[in-house]
Amino acid sequence: MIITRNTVQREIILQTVMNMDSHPSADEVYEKLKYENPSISRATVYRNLELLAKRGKILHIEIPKGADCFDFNTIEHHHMRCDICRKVYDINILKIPKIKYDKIDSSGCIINEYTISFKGICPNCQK
Amino acid sequence: MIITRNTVQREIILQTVMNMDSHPSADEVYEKLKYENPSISRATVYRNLELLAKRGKILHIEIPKGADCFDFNTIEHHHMRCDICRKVYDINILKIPKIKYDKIDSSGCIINEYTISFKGICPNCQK
DNA sequence: CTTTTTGCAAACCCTTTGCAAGACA
DNA sequence: TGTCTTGCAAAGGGTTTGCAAAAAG
Repeated sequence: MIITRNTVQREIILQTVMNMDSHPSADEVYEKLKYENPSISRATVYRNLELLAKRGKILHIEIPKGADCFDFNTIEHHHMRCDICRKVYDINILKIPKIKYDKIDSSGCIINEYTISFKGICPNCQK
Repeated sequence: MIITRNTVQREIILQTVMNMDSHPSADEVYEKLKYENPSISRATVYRNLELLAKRGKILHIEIPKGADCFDFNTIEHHHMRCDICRKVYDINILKIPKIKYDKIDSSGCIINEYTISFKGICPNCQK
């Protein structure tokens, strides 16, 4: 069990994510909060987003070849990255069946998890 | 239709991938061929691997938060990245059902493709 | 002779790190 | 007080880019 302290910065970072519409990257969170809180450093933002995600307060979304982003909506859902503007969007594909696999693959690998990433074109960039 | 020329470098890069066991990253391909071909530059390797993948000669495997890698085996199969040594392994999970989705999601996004990435621990690192 | 490709080095993006100073419990 | 956490700046990994020179067709 890891003991963590409550810091002002941590709370501000969480609140900032909660108040951002979509799927901000760590840098976007930093850019947003630094106006009100110019003394918070980028490293602190990265560290705390990671920690908040580990605690389940927010979702950490891995973006292939792009900046990872974070989501206050922790209900499992899927994301698409626009190939043009590179932004991340929620998509509404429903009930993707869980992939079934043996925990130990016949290659000898232990498989712990998987992620699915969609790519496409967002409504804006279709115009 | 893109017109491409045949270059010595391109052929050497392809042959190098063909002769490497597993799933070399661009850098690993570069490191390997530079002994025999010290004049080929890293940028040329990156550019050509990309191009060869676009042409379907090799597979480009996207690795979340790691160096992408390439595979001479162009038959569709799945990969796992070891959380410890970070190497990429083929896994033998069979027949993952294709995810069904509408080309146009109800969010308005056009969905073009998706990738699935597995994570776990490789046989070596289990010891 | 035109256009693609190369090699080089620098730039780039995103993220992590070491460390001393500061804050929390 | 002990140890977590911060801010800073620098380093890191992987990849792309601009450009002039070289090669392909």
